[in-house]
Amino acid sequence: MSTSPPSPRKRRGSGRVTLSEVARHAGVGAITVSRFFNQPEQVSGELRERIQAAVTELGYVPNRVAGGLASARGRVVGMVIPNISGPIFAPTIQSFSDSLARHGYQLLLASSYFSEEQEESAVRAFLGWSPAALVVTSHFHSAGTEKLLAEADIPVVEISDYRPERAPTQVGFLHYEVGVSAARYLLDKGYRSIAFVQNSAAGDFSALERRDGYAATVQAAGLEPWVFVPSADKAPFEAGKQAMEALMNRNPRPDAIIFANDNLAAGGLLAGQRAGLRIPEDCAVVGFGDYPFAEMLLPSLTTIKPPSREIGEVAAMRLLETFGALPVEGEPMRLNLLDCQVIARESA
Amino acid sequence: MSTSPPSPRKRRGSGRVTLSEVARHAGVGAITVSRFFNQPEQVSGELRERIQAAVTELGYVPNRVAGGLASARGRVVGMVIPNISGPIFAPTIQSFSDSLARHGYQLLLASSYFSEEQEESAVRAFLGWSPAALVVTSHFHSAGTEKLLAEADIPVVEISDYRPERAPTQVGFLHYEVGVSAARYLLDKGYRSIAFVQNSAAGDFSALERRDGYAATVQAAGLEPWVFVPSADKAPFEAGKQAMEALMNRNPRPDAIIFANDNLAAGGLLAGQRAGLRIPEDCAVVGFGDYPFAEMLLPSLTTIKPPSREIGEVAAMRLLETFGALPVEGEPMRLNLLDCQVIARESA
DNA sequence: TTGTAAGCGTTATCAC
DNA sequence: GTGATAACGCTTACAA
Repeated sequence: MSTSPPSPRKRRGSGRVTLSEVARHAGVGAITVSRFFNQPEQVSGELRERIQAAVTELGYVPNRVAGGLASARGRVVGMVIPNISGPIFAPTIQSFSDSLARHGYQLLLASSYFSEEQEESAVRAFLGWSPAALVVTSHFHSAGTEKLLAEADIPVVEISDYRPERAPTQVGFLHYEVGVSAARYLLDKGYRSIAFVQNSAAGDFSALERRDGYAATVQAAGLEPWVFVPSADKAPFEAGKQAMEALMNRNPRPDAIIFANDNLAAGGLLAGQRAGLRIPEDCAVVGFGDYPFAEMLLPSLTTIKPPSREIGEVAAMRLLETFGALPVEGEPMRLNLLDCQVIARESA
Repeated sequence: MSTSPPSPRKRRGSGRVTLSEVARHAGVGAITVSRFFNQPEQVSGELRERIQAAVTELGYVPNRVAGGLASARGRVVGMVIPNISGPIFAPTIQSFSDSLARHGYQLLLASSYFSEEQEESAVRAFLGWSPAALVVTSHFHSAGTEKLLAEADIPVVEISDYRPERAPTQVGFLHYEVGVSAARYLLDKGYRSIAFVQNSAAGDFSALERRDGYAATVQAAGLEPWVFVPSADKAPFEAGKQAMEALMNRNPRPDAIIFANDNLAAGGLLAGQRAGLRIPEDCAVVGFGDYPFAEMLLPSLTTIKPPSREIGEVAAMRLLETFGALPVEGEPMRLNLLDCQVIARESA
């Protein structure tokens, strides 16, 4: 009476309500409760009600870890992105996460800072969670990452870049076309002396493709490409200022400038303004990214808007299709080329 | 000879290399390989080498799902945040994720859009993954969420808000003090007629606390608080314009305006500029948030910078301490009050 | 320091 | 449509 019996539990245990407890409570087998969650249509109406009641009463939360172990595939998707807080990728993450969550999948997130090594380490860590799929950025990975991805035998999506010749599902746009669009927009407006300001940050290969698109378009119009390269050590905003100051002192000077991104363009805009330049009359300015501040500048910034949000949505959609959570119309779509949009404002 | 033996595997299997295979390869027991990863100091040097060789050769990736099930606690941390892509939270997520990753923990992320319902659903989903800890935003949760958190029996951190009276670990700052700082900054500069422009978005309770801090400070200086409330339907940028236009038509008009956030302030700045107002001579402007564009405006925007990045770092640090991954100096720290910083630029 | 045995909570398999 | 049973790959408990 006084001696409390030794705890019968031989080991640990999360202390949480389990599937079996729900089953006992509802007077059914454990597997039926499992089906109730995963293939409800295979459970009769009567049992469904009893199970639902037990679930609610006990406050049961399915253990995804156990489920993942048993089925060798969990309801998580890993995403490795260069950085989380940048204006380009943040909307992608947001929409991707939301789309997944709507269908019961969770997002595992890590950033690579454009380092192949960090990317590989993130991919390796994610694989330990038996993810249902993996999302990586761009097509440039270390050999180790490629090997891990190939051996993982799960759907892989590459976003924010577009290389039709590569095997994984692709969701993205063509940076080259961004350069083409920007140049064409200015040519159509009658500008004839169009310069391009490169990104000061090394390793931004996408920006180089935009430059190439610009150069080809200008050349096709019988004009000379004119590329300005800022000092490598400058922050984008400062680099933009430097570029604008330098270009305005040339003779002749350009009548329009395409900046590799909106940060550079903002610096250019400000430098021009401080120098008493009228924009766009004296010199038009076009950026890339449609960062949130683009409409807040004076003059507001004409820029090219990448389909950031759309990329996340489409990537999620393709994956959910392969999971069977979303119906597939016709053939599964491996290549998803999305459009960028010229946002015409005051600066050009 | 011609009949291939039936697959001996009775069931599925991820096909991946397992701990036991590594153990067999290294000629040790499985548990020793487990220790090699979790308490390497308990494994002799010789075995360590053999195990390391086997791990490398086989390309073993630990199965976190199995580990999580066995230990009832996984190396993931769930974070629920109002939105991923906003300028305030993005740096927090970034630094939190990075800090965790450095110690082998992964981030599960979901957004709530300020909806208690969505928050609860995210917390419930995360609990299914046996997270090592959970991070939620602010102190305002549904009863269901509170119950889930209480019963989960894992460390919980509330960020971006600071309510010393609440039980969970807190990491954040005081919005009230932001209002105080802004008002004091302007008072010190000699401004005497200081208005405050509220956020147009309903439900931004933090902004109201900033307003209260402003009001109390101005009042303590013997001046009259002056609060402008923009139309509720306007986007922040437009609401800022509206506020500036309205206030400049008053007689007398304010000589300084504190905006509830930088988006509003940017709108105000632009409206003032278009109206030919000299800023800060005719009217000073202060914002909140130090959004990336603040330094790109003309005049550049004086604002208060919240410790977004620091919040993520400190939250991660506190959790890693409780996990034992980080040494604790003295008492575990439950309350972490961080400072905001006045970023003095041209507009005030 | 190392190993053996058991079990974590779920789902795949197969039988009814 | 429903259930019994055996994995899934790892870690805790305990023993040597």
